[in-house]
Amino acid sequence: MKIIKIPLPSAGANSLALHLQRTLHGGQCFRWKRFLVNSLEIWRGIVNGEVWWLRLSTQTNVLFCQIDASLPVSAPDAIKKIVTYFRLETSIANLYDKWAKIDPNFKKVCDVFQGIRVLDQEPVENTISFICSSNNNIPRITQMVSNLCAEFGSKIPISLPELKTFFGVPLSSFSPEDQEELESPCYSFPDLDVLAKPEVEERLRELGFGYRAKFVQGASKEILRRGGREWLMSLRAMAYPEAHAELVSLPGIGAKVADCVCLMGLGHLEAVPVDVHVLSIARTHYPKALSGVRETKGLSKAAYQAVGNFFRDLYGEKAGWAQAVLFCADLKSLNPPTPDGIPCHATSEQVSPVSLLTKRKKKKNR
DNA sequence: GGTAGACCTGGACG
DNA sequence: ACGTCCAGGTCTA
Repeated sequence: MKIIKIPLPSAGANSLALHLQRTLHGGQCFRWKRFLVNSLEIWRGIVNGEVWWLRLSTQTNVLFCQIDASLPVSAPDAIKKIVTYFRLETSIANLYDKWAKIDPNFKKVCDVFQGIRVLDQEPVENTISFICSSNNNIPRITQMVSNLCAEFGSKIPISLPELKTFFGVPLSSFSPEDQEELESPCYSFPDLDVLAKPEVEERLRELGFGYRAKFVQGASKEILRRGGREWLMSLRAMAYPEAHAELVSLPGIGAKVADCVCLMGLGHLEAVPVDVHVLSIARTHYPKALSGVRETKGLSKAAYQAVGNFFRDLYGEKAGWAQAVLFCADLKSLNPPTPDGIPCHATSEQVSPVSLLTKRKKKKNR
């Protein structure tokens, strides 16, 4: 068992270079679990077939990673992977400063929503996961992805004797539920050739995927036909609009999911996923974004493109990252009324940061 | 080319 | 208790 240290890039005084909850539980990915023990926050994630353990010290601005010494993973390799995954070579301070100067609305929320990073994810997992995200909520997506992996992934070998302690905390200190979770096996994300099999659809329906079952199987099959993971990886080298066009031609992938994959799975940081929340943010605080676009109830294709182009024009090459910060301000799950852990925003403020950008609740009257 | 409805499911809300 | 609404949408007519 080794614990390695990864110093984070400076984020300036009183600023965070990384906020794990906002980044890992903000709807970007669905394979991380947070454990709270002895008022310590420990994260476990399954990334590219490996189990990662993380702990963040905001005091020292260091990210600790515990790795299984029985695995053939060297510390430099592990560091490299983590730096890539969290894009730690990108200075969040520079980005936030730039966006805050450009945009008064961003300035309002950036202090309260520090440390949000766009992850660099594996494209197959990212694509399939976001096909599951359509018309869905984060807890259920998380459950579905977990079921998908347990059913069609492979068990990741973990030497249990090695894992008796987590950053020095013994297993017995965890809650009974957490202990059970910790002792149950972890599964890798399934391969495309497994998901592409025709019988997968029916099984996924049994697992509660609903109408997305057909899309998961169908998209896997189609990706495979085009060259599999290698083909998906090739979209990274493509220009963003072309990569987006390729993705939307897959079953179950529309403009929004394609932008999620472009942003988080393909490194196209100018991709701006536009949903009803972003549309509402645009309508309320960036009226120019929709000038010249006829107002409709839903999100028309014209409105979708107008909003995306507006934010790209406003923020520049990493517009998707800036937008992720704004979106976080709107995510209730990260800004709970009664936080069970570390609050994401100042608790005693009269005006919640959430209300800075969007109305708390929209009443639907019929 | 653009717009309503349907679509699986489970938790929240009245 | 139960119907209704909603969740970071997509597909089809």
